[in-house]
Amino acid sequence: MEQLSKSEIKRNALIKATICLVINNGFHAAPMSKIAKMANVSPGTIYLYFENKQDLINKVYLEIKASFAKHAFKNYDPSMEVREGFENIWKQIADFKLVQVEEALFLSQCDNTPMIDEESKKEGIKHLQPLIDLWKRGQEEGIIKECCHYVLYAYTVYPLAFLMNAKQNKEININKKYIQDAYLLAWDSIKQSK
Amino acid sequence: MEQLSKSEIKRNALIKATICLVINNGFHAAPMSKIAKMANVSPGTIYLYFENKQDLINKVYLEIKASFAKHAFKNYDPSMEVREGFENIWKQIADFKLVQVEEALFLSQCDNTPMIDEESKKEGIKHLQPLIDLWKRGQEEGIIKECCHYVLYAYTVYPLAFLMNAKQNKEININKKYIQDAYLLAWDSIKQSK
Amino acid sequence: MEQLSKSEIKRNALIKATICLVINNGFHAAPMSKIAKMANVSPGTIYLYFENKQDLINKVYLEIKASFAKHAFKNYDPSMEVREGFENIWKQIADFKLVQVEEALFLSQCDNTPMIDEESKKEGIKHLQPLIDLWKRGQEEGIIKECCHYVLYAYTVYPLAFLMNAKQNKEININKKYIQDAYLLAWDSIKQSK
Amino acid sequence: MEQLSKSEIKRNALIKATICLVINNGFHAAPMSKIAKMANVSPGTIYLYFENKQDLINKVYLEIKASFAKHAFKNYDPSMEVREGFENIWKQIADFKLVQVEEALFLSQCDNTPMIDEESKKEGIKHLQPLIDLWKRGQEEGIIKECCHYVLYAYTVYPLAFLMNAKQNKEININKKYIQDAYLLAWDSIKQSK
DNA sequence: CATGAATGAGCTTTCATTCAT
DNA sequence: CATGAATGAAAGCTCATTCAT
Repeated sequence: MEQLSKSEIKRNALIKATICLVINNGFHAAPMSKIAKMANVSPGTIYLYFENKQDLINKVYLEIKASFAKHAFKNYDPSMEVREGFENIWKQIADFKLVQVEEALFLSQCDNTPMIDEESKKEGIKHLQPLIDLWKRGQEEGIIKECCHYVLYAYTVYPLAFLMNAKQNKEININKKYIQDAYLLAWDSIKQSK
Repeated sequence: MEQLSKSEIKRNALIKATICLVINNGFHAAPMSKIAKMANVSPGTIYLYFENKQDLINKVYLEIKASFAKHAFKNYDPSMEVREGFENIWKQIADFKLVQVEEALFLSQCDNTPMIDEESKKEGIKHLQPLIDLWKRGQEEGIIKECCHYVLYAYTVYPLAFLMNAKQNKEININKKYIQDAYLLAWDSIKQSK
Repeated sequence: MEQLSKSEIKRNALIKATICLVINNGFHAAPMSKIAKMANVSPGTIYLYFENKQDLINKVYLEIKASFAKHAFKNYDPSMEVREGFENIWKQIADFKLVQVEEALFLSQCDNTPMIDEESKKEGIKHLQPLIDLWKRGQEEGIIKECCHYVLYAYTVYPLAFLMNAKQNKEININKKYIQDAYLLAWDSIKQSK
Repeated sequence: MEQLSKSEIKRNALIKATICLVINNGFHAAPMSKIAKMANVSPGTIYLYFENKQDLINKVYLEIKASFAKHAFKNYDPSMEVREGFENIWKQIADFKLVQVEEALFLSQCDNTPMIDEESKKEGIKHLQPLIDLWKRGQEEGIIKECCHYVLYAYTVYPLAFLMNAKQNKEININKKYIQDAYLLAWDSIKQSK
């Protein structure tokens, strides 16, 4: 297990606090002073780790995106068949959103809001390259519909954000079967019908 | 054409300004003073039409939702067949999101953010009842998958928000064929496979 | 009974509303808009009767002072003996403070606060001349202590404001005997002891 | 002499500024910005020491009340005889009102106005307990009239506020003899006549 | 590295006053 | 006379950021 320095502990606490406050109150009600307090740190200390509030938010976003991608492709191997690979990745993504709830909610807010720099958003998208490559392969093999990857993403990964929000609001309850059902919709939407 | 009173004109200008500033800068960077300026109105005047900032945001949200629903079901008739009815509604929704871009972006921000009161959100959801009824009918007829309507919504309507965001960022270009393709994914995802 | 014109009715309603709001909330929480609403009048209308808020407050003060003086000397006759005259005036003043509670509370606030123009305050004091004359006579006759009338006022009339405040706060209950007791303290304090 | 920390100096400056502005302009014309400026402090700084304007006013009131009581009973000893004790306390109170003019004027405004929380007012009254105890003793010994202590206060301490206001407005001039005369009125009013 | 008191620009909101009707 | 929508200056208060310690 990796040993965290005091600095890293503080930095992580700040990130955790930022996520927590933003998802519960929104960016506009997540002042630096509260973030500091929740992280058991002085307001001034934040500025030792981040340039300013915007930088803090951007960094949190990028680190979650990285962690998200890591999780998504943990079990994936480019040698897998397209359908198998897709299911593998999709279920890892679903798992991330169900386990790392707060992080996922944070991403959802960032992705539908102008709170993140355009540049950081672009940076964040890069992490998904393996999935895009997989889709390209699937299209070449005639297995996946000939749509741009924005459409493919919109109909497979993006819906999970909606379900996660609904779960958070106690409107639905998600179990294994639910996930499997949702997976089938995702696959049915993008697979090439004969 | 309906005649608008001076009051209505001002109120509409305020709503328009709110939408514009929120979608471009986010809630946290849409101060009342800017909203007033953009609506060519004094800051104090806002408070003749809305109780406070939260009330303003809630009201804007609810009015857009209502207008959204009106557009969605404009051509729909419950006597239509399920597939036809669904295509009809879905394409009207897509149309709304492409034509009323700002309104749609505003809704997207509201729905993924804690900036709207829980109560107002609940109120806003009611408008979709005809679509939910249609799905129920489709499920009874064995045409649509047996998923809860949250899933159906997540895979048919919600993806449009993602595409609309991408279009706004000039990442994709949406034309008639694009819409038709997207529609097919939506339908394929929820239709009962034989 | 005198017939009031519509104008006089409105003006009176405004004065009544001003008194009511100021004594309950204080000058700082008695906005013109509330005064107007309570008087069933438009905010703009206030400015037909009074120059501005300061003028309104000054006028209310002066009118209450005049009404106060009228009441105080209603039964007084300069031909009365000093002690009898004093008791007569003092009890009328006490009566005013107990019956015209709101007006009395308003005066108390004005007299201990810089909310009234210096000029209006001076104007208001003039009304008490008969009492001062009585005191002077009492001093010449050796019945009343040789103090300036500020002291005499401070120990006879001013204490009533304190008792009235206490009564208003339900800290004490004032009946006939209470008044008689208080009168005795007033008289004992200023009467020349042999 | 006690050493004040920087914080205490600032806090005191704020209290001093509040008193000064309120007694000269009234609560309604003592904005936080002016208070800050007069205390040589930034507006935001006030909120490091006080929750809000109401809290500031309440705290100022309570601290003056405490200082007032300390002064009033500085030389008093419960073993004193009733008359001696009363004179002692009364003269200390008079001294406070003549020396700590601003503080006394502030109290006078607070006590005749709804600008202080009911709770803080109650808190402030407690400080006078020794005087009330003294009166009770005096009544048991048949030296002081059998009135409730509100009446006793109204005729002994409360009149000083009136005289102090008059002095402030240059209407009277107060010297030692004046105080002695006033004291006699106070005592004559409450002492039991044989 | 870390603190946290202090800042002051800027926020939301109020309110005395005006003026077209 | 009377209205009340509209104003905009100014109120109370917040918060990202700095800097002496």
